[in-house]
Amino acid sequence: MTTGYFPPDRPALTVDVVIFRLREGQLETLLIRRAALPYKGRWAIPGGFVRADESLDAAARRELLEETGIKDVFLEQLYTFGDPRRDPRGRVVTVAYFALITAAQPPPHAGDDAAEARWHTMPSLPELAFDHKQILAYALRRLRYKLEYTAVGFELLSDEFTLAELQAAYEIILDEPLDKRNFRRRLLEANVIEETGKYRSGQVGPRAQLYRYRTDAVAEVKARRLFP
Amino acid sequence: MTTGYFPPDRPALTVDVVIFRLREGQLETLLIRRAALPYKGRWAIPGGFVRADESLDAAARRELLEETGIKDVFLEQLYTFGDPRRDPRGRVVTVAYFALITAAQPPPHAGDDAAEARWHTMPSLPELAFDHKQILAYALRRLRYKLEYTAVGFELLSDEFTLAELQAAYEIILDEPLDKRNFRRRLLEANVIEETGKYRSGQVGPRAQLYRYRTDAVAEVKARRLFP
DNA sequence: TCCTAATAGTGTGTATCTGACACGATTATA
DNA sequence: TATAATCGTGTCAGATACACACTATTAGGA
Repeated sequence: MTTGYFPPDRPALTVDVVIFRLREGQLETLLIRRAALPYKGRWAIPGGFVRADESLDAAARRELLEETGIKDVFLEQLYTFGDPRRDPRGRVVTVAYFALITAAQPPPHAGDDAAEARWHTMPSLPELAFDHKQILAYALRRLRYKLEYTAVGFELLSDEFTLAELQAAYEIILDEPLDKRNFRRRLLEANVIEETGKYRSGQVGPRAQLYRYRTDAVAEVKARRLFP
Repeated sequence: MTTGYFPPDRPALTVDVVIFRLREGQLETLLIRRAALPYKGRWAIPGGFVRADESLDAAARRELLEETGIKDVFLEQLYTFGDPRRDPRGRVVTVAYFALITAAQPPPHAGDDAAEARWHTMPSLPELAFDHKQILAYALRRLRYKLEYTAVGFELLSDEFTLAELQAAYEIILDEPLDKRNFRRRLLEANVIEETGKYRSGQVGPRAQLYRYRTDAVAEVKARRLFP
């Protein structure tokens, strides 16, 4: 384990950040179109090299900021992909992250290395560069998994939301209908949300109560399965 | 996302493999005593540099083989640790793995870079080098977690085992007593083990039926929580 | 050979949790 | 003012989880 010897030929190290959001009833992910070879013109997950003095988390957060202009969002390490042939230019190991953001965020702006940045609707995506198809599939699996066991769904909604909005989010991601009464019961019993006292009106029908996520309840929820 | 520019100063990349086994009613992990600076004389998780042409999994498997002489065991990527100051020599990013092996394996032999290799009983461990305490804590958490949700417990036992042995393994790792009748019922209902028709005798008392893990049932189990 | 002590194996009843299911009240809009 | 959408609410039946104790078997020692 890390002897006195230090290897001269080291792999390059990147972070790639799969960014998800929910918009108009669809799950979307941000992709950039590559401006340079290899895979020039292909869509890819945003990412970039880890700098010498920054942690992996910091690198991921920086990439996210550069690509979308946003910060302070849910960001979690996903998996590290290191197949020796995953990049035709040479050895590049990438630490994949995934981020969840709300739809009410500024539009993405393409960075130097991207010809274009655009939101794509899951799961129908264009061909991706490198092994990014695999990385995205892994991220989606993890998102679904986390949604069932933790309260991560809130990260995709704005601070205040109605139970109908939350249920819709779960249904979109899990891709199955949920019973309204059971959904409400479970979520309220899980004690992770609280009423704000405010209402959302504007749509046809009665006003909907707005809820917010109880930040002090995070740890508690992670322990129990939310939707068995 | 990996532009045409390739950074000159790259972090070194290692894999560290947390190895667990169960022996005499205790959970043990293999540590090596460092022969070189930094942290010379301190205990550390076995690991080493990733070679230019090998995948991360291959590197982890190689390290495991070098340290313990064994192969074909459960091995899974854990997390990648990349704090810029985790190694005093410079930037070293490590991809941590964890492995589960059976107690009936050849003894470890110290590699070039290790003065000594020894099994240590969890959770009382000596001071560790680098951020290895954190890595080990993470590995233990993951082991417990996986045990509750998947059938990974078998990886720590020999091919054929009694239900009492299996229950003991679960109790050691989860660090709580389990009800014998409920344990047996759940495990049999989960359909992940099958009788071998053979018996283990020798101890005082009736002979115990030997079971084996049904490899064709892996996927199925992973889906449902084993011990809710 | 017999006695003792350890271990294997087995079932039930109760409490809790899960899942299916329908309707009246409210409000924006036409 | 009529219409259509949406909010919010409770019960019951079936499934699941948990607590719990005894008999039969065998090794080993008296």
